[in-house]
Amino acid sequence: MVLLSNKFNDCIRLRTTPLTNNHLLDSLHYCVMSALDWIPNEVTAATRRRTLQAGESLFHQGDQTYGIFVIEKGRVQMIRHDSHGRSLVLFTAAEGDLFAEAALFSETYHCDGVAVTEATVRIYPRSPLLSLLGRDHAAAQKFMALLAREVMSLRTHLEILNIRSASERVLRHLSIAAGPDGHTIEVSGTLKEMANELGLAQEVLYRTLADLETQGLIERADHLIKLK
Amino acid sequence: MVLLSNKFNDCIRLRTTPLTNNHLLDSLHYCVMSALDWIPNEVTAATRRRTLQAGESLFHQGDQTYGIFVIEKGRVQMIRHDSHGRSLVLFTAAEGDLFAEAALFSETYHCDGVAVTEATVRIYPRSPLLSLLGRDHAAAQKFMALLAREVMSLRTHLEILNIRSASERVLRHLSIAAGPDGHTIEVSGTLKEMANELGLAQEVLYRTLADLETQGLIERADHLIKLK
DNA sequence: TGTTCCGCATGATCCAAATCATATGCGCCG
DNA sequence: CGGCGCATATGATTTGGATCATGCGGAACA
Repeated sequence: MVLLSNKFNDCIRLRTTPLTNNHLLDSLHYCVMSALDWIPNEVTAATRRRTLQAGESLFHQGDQTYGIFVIEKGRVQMIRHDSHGRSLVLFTAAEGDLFAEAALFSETYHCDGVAVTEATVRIYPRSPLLSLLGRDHAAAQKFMALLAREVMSLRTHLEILNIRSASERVLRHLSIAAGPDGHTIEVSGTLKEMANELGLAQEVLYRTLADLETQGLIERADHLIKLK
Repeated sequence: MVLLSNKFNDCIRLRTTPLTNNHLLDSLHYCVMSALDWIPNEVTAATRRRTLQAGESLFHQGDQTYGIFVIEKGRVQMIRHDSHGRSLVLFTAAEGDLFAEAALFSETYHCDGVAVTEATVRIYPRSPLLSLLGRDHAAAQKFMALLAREVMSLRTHLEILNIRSASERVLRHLSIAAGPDGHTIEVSGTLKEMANELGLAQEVLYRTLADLETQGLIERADHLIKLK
């Protein structure tokens, strides 16, 4: 809950700070690049849009699965609660991300979906999507490939979290997050968020980046990091 | 099966290597329960079997993807190497597990597959499987569901690794790994491996389990742990 | 223009997990 | 039989990341 209030503050900030590319594209009436762009029109027509306040729930653990989501604006988290009310963030989805896609093959949601900022999501209702996947081979193929990529990316994330040393963890993350040139990373969002993704306290990330720079292993400029 | 395992383990003592239920079933000419049992015969016919020595590689990072695997015996790991030769275990597959399934939609393997014990795997060659998934809706559905489950289970794993406290991490793992009765866990393999999965040093796991037992939160007997 | 909030940054301290060391019991094998 | 390897276990010590505290600078806003 402490976390939530922080994120809420994040959101206030987000709306007033310079917008990302996706935001910009959106405001220019392009579509948000999304993971489901290949879905044919007759199914897209069945989708709805929903706007959420920061902190509002999209679904709760145990709810009947009614659909999966593409985030059009804002950020939405998967949160699981334990018996003592403590909560744990499983995943944070940002713009263009597919959300709760694995629930498509489950009768119920296995965690809560909660907006951390004011957010807009596109809802792909379950049965039209399932029926599409059941008749359209190409669509099914795409969806499988998407799930497979998800699996690999989750494995990579696991790999990073298994690294003890902060500096090694950061370096590994950087080399994975590097752009096509292999050594330039554009930091989207705040370092705080990056620290969260890496399972590190923000202070540790700041320090580690500073250390790496004095060691000459990286170079930093604004929101760019260069590996060497 | 869980209930029977104790008896079986006792018998197994007489054999040279510890066997699991699946081994036993296999030796009784049942099939190994596997994630791909629903694959129709004409595709199963295209599969091959391969036996690996402990330490032998099934594939290397960068190799052309030639198929995916079901472990019939032994354990196989996905391992990724960094630039300094340090290696990291991404995943350990045990009997009946599907292995490298995500690679089906990738041109190359993204990590090494290495047997940690002597192992037998069934190889499902890539193209027959892909073509099956491209024409058989039911098969595609099953495979998608399987990938979706994988995604959820990986998320759960991530969730566990994000827990700082060793005791909370262990408790969460136990409550997730609990059998259908909700509070009995059968420890397959060694505690050392379990520690590895949990991202803990083995000593810490031993200590934590001992602590939890003295606190009366769990009970232990041989290879069973009971939550309370 | 001052106030506030927040991201970024760094110093000081604490603590829990890693690590090192050591012991025991068991199965395997020469 | 005796020695070796390994899982299990526990004590002692170290260490690195978490946490607390504080400061700086920029952006939003009144």
